[in-house]
Amino acid sequence: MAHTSTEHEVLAVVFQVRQVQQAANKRKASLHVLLWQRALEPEKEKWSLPGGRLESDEDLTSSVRRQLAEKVDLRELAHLEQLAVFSEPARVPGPRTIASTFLGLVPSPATPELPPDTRWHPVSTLPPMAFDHAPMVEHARTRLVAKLSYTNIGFALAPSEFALSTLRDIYSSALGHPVDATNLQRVLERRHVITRTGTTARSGRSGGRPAALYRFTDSRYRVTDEFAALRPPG
Amino acid sequence: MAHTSTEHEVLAVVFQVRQVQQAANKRKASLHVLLWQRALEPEKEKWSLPGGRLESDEDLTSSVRRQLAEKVDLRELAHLEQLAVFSEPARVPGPRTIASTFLGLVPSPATPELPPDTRWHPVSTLPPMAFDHAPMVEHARTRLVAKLSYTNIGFALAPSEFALSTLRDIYSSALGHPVDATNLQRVLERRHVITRTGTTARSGRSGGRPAALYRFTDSRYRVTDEFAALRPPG
DNA sequence: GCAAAAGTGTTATGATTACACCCATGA
DNA sequence: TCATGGGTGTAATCATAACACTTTTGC
Repeated sequence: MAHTSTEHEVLAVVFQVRQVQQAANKRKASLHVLLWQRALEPEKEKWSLPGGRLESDEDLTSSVRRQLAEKVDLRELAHLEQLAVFSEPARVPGPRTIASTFLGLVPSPATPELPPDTRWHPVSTLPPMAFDHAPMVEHARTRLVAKLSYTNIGFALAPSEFALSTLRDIYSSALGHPVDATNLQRVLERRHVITRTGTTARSGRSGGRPAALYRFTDSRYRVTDEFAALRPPG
Repeated sequence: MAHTSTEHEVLAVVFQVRQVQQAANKRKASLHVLLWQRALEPEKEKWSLPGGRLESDEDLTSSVRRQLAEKVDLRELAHLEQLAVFSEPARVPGPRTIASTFLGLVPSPATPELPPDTRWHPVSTLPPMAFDHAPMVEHARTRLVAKLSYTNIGFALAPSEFALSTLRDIYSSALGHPVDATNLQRVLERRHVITRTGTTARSGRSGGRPAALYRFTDSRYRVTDEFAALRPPG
């Protein structure tokens, strides 16, 4: 029987909604993924998901946490969840390696320090990706979009306190379509996903009514409404 | 570094909706899962999911198919899909073993021949289960329920042609709550998930209008409505 | 006062559940 | 003709999207 060694690796798709300088004084939020650029063959110069080999005394989740902590400062990781397994025998050169992918989320204002080979990339314009890492990002994004509808997973992308317009930008970037702040508020309040703090933000340089601040009621992953759906407009 | 060998196994949660003799002449459909009883330690006498060790030249899906074919005659498997990975280091005794679980579905009328140690069990009353196999069944059931709402996955549980009342029984058993045949028809027809064959069944011994026959439009897994939901009554 | 941003109220839409009523068949 | 199961039509419910309008601030 052909039972030679099989390696097992974990790979994390870590997302964050980040502000991007558009024009002179226009900033726009968009969903980014954390990638590092390979310095060596194989797939030199291409971009990879963070992760690495699973050790024998750790489960998958511990392994991802360890590897993310090694490569990047990701103590700010607010959510980590197992996704699919990629098991095609020839998916990477060398010994046969099975990959378990994870979805990781970093809250919006956090700016963890990154090693020089590591960078945030907008998911809408991915650089050349190593191996089968591109479909992994795609898959993770699909799961994130689905879960934003029926869970409180937004807590892991948002600041601890936020105005509704901020939350709208986060949801809209992650979902990939415009979101109405008004309706978002009512949907999330009805489900007790967000709560008013009672305080308000100060209004910006150009005036405007000060925004009420909210926080997520739970900062632990929870299914809030099994059948909910945030639909795109139109 | 503690990189001793790590085994990898695949385990399949195979479901089928089966008729069960209730009272004298009452039959009731309910969701069953395929299990085999362990003859040896560890966990002797307890019931296990079918599966086994992953070989180095196969991907996970091929491995499940092979192992199911070895243990039980499951050429009738209409759907097979990867679920979660269970990776706790001590989840089974002996060498560290990671388990990838699969969801398998067998259409309703099929009655594949089973080895003597293997049997269908109602998911509502599981026997004593080996290792961590009970939560695996639970997880698979949750996924099945979710997917019945927004995909055409019912095709893998239903006969090739069926009356709507039959389909209602299948959905209702799998979902775990009553389903209205009338509404099921309209929901699935609107999405073009099922199609009328044009033929009708003969009415039963106690009369009744002959039922129109339907079939699933596609017999390949497909997401039919991203945002759909079959809700329980009440 | 005016522009800008936030928040409220209300309506429209669409999918799904609920249910009363009509239809076709066998004994 | 009656019981039995099948099918149609229609109303009720509910969640969400859409949008006009009011409120509060800075300049």
